[in-house]
Amino acid sequence: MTDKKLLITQTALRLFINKGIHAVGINEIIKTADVAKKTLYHHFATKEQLIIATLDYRDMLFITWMQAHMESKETAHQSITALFHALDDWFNGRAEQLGEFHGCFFINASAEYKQADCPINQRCRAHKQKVREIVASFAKQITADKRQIDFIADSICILKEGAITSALVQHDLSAGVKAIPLVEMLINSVYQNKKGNT
Amino acid sequence: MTDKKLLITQTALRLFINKGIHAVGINEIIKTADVAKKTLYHHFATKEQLIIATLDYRDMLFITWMQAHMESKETAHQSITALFHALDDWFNGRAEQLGEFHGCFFINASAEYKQADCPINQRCRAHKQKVREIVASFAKQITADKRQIDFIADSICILKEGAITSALVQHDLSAGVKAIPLVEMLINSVYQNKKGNT
DNA sequence: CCCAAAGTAGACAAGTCAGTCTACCACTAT
DNA sequence: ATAGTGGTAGACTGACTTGTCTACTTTGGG
Repeated sequence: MTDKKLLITQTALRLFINKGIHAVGINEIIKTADVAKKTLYHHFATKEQLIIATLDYRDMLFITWMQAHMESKETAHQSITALFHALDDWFNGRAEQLGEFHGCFFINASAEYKQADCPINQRCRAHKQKVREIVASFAKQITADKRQIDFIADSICILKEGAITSALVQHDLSAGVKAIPLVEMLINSVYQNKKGNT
Repeated sequence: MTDKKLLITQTALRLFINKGIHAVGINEIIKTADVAKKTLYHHFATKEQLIIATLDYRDMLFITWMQAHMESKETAHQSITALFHALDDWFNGRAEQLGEFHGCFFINASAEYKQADCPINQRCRAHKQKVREIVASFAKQITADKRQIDFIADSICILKEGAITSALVQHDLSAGVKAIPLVEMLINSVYQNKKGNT
């Protein structure tokens, strides 16, 4: 990745996040990044290819950020709770790596590109699958029951998407911490279930 | 509302839902609705006014649908659970009034129009506020504690948005029913809290 | 009956869109 | 030294964007 290619990707990502994808044109991107149009088209064949590059870049940023906040906790329970404290940081502008909060880039991209066979939509789906797998890896430390692991992963993903969406649409910046009591109930219920089965 | 005005609103709404707002032009709308361009601009001064009309129309449809599925249940608990069964119907194409599922129109519109002072964004926020108030009206039948009412309303909204978003992005059409165990835990915890306080 | 409102088709203006291309410059590795 | 790569500015194409306008027809209520 050349300096210019990275600069274009980062600039496009920031503009897409701030204004939406359709709302940002190639001319605005090159003007903001202060590069020639030929340079952009030297690195990216089409606008769609650039969008995909921004999705891949954001995926890398987000997954790194998420793992950094969940790892090295004493228990898996704490790791999962930490995710929602991290969301709270993000919503309230305390997540430097992710920048200002304008909703989840992948949810927003899915809203603009809905066709299931569209590569943009597929990247969004793949990102959410990655997130789910990280949550599931912590769930495995809580229970060995596969159905319970799926239950935790699905539930946490629903709570995470719900908090992000509420923060975006309702402008409820405390949605991250509001989800935590539900997370606690969920994890406790899985522990209760283990006790009942032994 | 004239026949033509309604026809244009319904056609625009369907196209916006299927393809996204920015992705649909005026020319496509008038061609699909089979009306003259002058007719559209006779009823709507700008595209933005038309978008707002589709948001208002969808708000009316959704709130009516939601209330129809929640009312006339034996308990408020059942009404709230019924909301998530209704979501399951919607995701899986069994909600005629709402049409094919392409995510929540208000979430998607917020993703495309993020400026807080933009009238489109404000309508989306107002719609979610309406939904929250309906949930809160049922929560009031469960507890008199205002903090618990807020807790139920906020939690149910997070679960609802999370289920809708998971269904859209991850293509998880069972997200509605997956949220139900969390709903049950939530309501039960409020009942437990009442017992403890009496 | 008659007038105003609502409708028709479609040309048109002014701007923006993605993407191509020319002509030129700077650097670097063989 | 020279070929290849990556860079510059910006003109240009052709299609599409919202919105206006002319000229005409239909329709329904006082």
